[in-house]
Amino acid sequence: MDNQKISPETRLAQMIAKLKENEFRITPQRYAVLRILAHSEYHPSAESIYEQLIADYPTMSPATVYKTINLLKKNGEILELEFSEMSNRYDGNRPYPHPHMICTQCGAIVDPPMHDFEKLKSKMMEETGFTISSFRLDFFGLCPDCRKE
Amino acid sequence: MDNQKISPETRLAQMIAKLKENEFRITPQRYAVLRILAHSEYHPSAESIYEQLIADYPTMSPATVYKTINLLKKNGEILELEFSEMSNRYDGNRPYPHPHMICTQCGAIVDPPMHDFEKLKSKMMEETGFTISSFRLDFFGLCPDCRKE
DNA sequence: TTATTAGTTGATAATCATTATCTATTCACT
DNA sequence: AGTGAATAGATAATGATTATCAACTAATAA
Ligand SMILES: [Mn+2]
Ligand SMILES: [Mn+2]
Ligand SMILES: [Zn+2]
Ligand SMILES: [Zn+2]
Repeated sequence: MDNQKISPETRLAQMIAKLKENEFRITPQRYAVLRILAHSEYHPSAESIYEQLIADYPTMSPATVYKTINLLKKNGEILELEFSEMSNRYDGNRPYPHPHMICTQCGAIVDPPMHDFEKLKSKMMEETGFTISSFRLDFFGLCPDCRKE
Repeated sequence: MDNQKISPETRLAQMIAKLKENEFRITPQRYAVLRILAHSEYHPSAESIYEQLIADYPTMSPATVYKTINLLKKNGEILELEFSEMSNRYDGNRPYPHPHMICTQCGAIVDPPMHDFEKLKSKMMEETGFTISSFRLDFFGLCPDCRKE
């Protein structure tokens, strides 16, 4: 329903607007992290963001990347995919729960077309008595590239 | 389809049989961990298992609990629910992927009735080109108890 | 039975992603 | 320019899990 792709520039503007709205400063470091997130399709880790930035921002520290990610979390502008065996991954483009396809070989994470989970959620709520506020759905397997080998 | 509850005793016997089949020893420590897992409905953490055992087995160490869990993982007899913000949780009764309801207040994790995900999986495979071998589906919300407050 | 060998336990140290702490720097506003 | 709050970055701390290794146990052989 809301799964149409918006441009990285638009998304970047959205994130900046939200931070400004809540009176956070858009520092060069934050801007750089936000730009990476808005342009990423592959759900980067904090370390991956740091590595992309260290060339252009020699003083950038991992702590700042983590802090910016946490700021975006507090402002509802990023979706965190938690993992315990590997680093967490982030989606700055779709900061709401949605399914993911995760390649167990190369670690790629992509967004499949969003399907309707409302029916499933309602059924679960009825049958368990839970109030559902969020969900996490990951499919694990091999991406087309890794499949070839 | 295979979601009918079997007795803890039967489940315990199954796990023991699998380990013996693969020529692992059933030590008192392993037996104790398996028994807890077979009798648990609440998806315990490693620490929780350890705490339940330390009274009866004063020499039990957390390392042994972790080792037994990993042994069960290698033998396909336990499902690990990974978390990064809290300890991993384990289901020794249903060691195959299935959805979970997770209470964000008290940490309870329960198994809802299993629904058919084959259709959903097929659709995802067609549309993304992935080969899906596994999935993870968590619903987050408030359990009936926490809801009352 | 005793010896041999491999498997297992449990204490301890190591790992590693993430967070906390603290100081220097930058920014917003006077 | 001056003042106070926000931020950056270096560094230490955290905590669940894993690695290491010596002591113990069990299975088998001599
Ligand atoms: Mn995504
Ligand atoms: Mn379960
Ligand atoms: Zn792949
Ligand atoms: Zn609860």
